[in-house]
Amino acid sequence: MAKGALSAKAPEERRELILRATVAVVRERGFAGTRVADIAEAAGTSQGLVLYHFGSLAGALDQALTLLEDEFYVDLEHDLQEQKGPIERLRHMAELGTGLGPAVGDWRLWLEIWSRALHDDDARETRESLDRRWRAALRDVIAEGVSTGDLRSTDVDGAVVRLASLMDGLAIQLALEDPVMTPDRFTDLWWEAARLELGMMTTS
Amino acid sequence: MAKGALSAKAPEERRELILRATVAVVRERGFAGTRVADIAEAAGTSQGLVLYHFGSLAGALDQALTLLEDEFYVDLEHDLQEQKGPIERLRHMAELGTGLGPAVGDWRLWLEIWSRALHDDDARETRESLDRRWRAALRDVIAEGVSTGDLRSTDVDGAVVRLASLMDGLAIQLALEDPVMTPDRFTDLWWEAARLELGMMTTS
DNA sequence: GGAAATCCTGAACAACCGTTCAGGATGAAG
DNA sequence: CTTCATCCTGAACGGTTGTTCAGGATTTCC
Repeated sequence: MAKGALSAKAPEERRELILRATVAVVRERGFAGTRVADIAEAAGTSQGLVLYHFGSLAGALDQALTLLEDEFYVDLEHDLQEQKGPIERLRHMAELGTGLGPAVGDWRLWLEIWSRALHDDDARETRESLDRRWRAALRDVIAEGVSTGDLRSTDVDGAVVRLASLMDGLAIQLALEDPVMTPDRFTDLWWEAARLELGMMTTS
Repeated sequence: MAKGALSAKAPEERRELILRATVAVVRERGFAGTRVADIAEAAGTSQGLVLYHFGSLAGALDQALTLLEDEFYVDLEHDLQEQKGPIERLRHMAELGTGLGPAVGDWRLWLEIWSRALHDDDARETRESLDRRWRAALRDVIAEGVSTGDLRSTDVDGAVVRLASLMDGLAIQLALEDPVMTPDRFTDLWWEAARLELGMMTTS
């Protein structure tokens, strides 16, 4: 009972365990600073196993990114569908900065993904599709609000891109802990921008 | 006439040459992908000289970042002071995305700086002070516009942070070449947001 | 013009890291 | 129980990279 320290009873679980460990390491050290040894240690396995399952370090990072993408979107969809009307959903989006969503609000990871996307085509496409889905969700909420008369907009496309981009920009200050930004201020600033864009009445 | 291939006649110029080469390499490969050998090759010198002047690779990167910070700000100030009134200056800011400013509009470098700031305290402070100056310039323009009556705002502080953050967010799409973004659209989107925030009349 | 400080090079060193590999352990199939 | 494919490990290999260093070239200072 010496070798094969951790039984091979559930290779599928083992794969996911390694991917989650990879995400944890990336969160801490960044994509560029993540080593195979770090992943193995965080997952409690050997370096060899990481390479056995994913072929290379780049493979492990790519798979981890894919896992992240799925979870980001699942989290967002799930959270949004809990809200009743368009105003409530919009408000919920404004509160993403407060760390409610388990994965969506992990802004440091977003910065990592952006910089990786600069030099890795796979990461670029992953980010792009993720942003497309995020903007589509925002567009749906706004379109619904316009149709119910709760919101007003003469340029829905423009409003969507502006509000989505504003959230990214605010997220940078939050991730880098700029003194001008706090989670509450993040929410307030974005909510005020949404009011300006979408003709909402005074704060409820 | 064999050794000392490049004469030591101007060590100060040589330092700057190396720093500019460093910036060029970072622009292409990113902070994490920049090697001492790359810098030496780009500068046309030896690896040893890079280390001689800056002590370490990290030292060279830090100094290059400082050089960038200075140039960013000098460029911005210079460009802005060429404009007559607050509206013109604001418009000029909106056009930063079109690549007019020689260094300011280099959005890929911004993404690099942000991700480096996540894991390097020096880079974090450099970015923070740079952002502070950039927001101060924006605030001055808005304050001037409000005082002359060209602009209206009930919340100058909020408008400044929102418009500065929006520019960062739009810059991300531009740097990553997202299909929804072009330099012209960047300008249009930010300009429209400024109009919404600052109560400007119809497009001139 | 000579000595000392500075500038610069190319090679060598040492550490790090991704990947490979031979083989042991485990679970499934027959 | 035997056999075979799969899962897993730990050590070793090879390439890359930051840094050091001895010494040559150049400039500065007297």
